[in-house]
Formats: sequence, structure tokens, C-alpha cells
Amino acid sequence: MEENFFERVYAVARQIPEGKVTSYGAIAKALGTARSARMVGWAMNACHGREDIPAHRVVNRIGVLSGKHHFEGTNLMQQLLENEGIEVIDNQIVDFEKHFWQPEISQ
DNA sequence: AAGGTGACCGGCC
DNA sequence: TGGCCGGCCACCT
Repeated sequence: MEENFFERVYAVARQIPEGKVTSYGAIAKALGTARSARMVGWAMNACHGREDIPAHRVVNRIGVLSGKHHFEGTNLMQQLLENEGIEVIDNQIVDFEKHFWQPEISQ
């Protein structure tokens, strides 16, 4: 029962298991608004300050750390992912499909 | 109140 | 083969 759309996004993001990643589109689809993938990214933008939100586990559909620019430093996002056992090369997640995690569809 | 924007996605040229 | 454009929805000024 989330008050805002943001909270919904956060709720899904928080469900991302450690060592797994997902895409903005996947989250959007899980929320029932597959076309609002952009909104998901927007919500993540507002997730700053919420350590409960593993935003670093959220990447675009091709497994590229498109939002790493929003993290501190230049490769913090990559460091966090590698810390969870996810190999990242040049902002690209290796075997993205293997680490991909599909959020539960909750309409 | 209206317009602009965005860490995207998918299709088209 | 790669780059460009539009759509889509909700938040921000």
C-alpha cells in the first residue's frame, strides 16, 4: 500500500536479492506501467538518501550502469555490484541475463 | 495551471 | 550497422 508511485518503485527495488540486478523496464512492468520505465528512473533519482534502496542493482535493459553517473565518484556503482559478486566491465554487467532478477508482478 | 524533464524502451530511418 | 526519434507517465518549477 504505497502512497506514492515512488514508494512502489522503492518497494520493488528493495526486493532485489543481493547479487542480483534488474532493469528499469522490469520494475515498471512489475508496477503495471511498463511504459513508464522513465518514471522508474526518476524515482531512483529521488532515492538518494534512502540506503534501503539498492539503486546500484538497477540498470537499463542492456545491463549498462546508465545511472552510475548519479552515484558518488565515478565507479561506486560498479564497486557495489562487484562487491556482490557481479562482474562489471566498462559499465557493462557481464552475463547480465544470468544475474537478472525479475520482480514479481503486482498489479 | 501549464510546460518541461527524466538513471528508459522500442521502433524506425 | 548504428543512430535518431517518439511515446509514455508522474514529479518539479
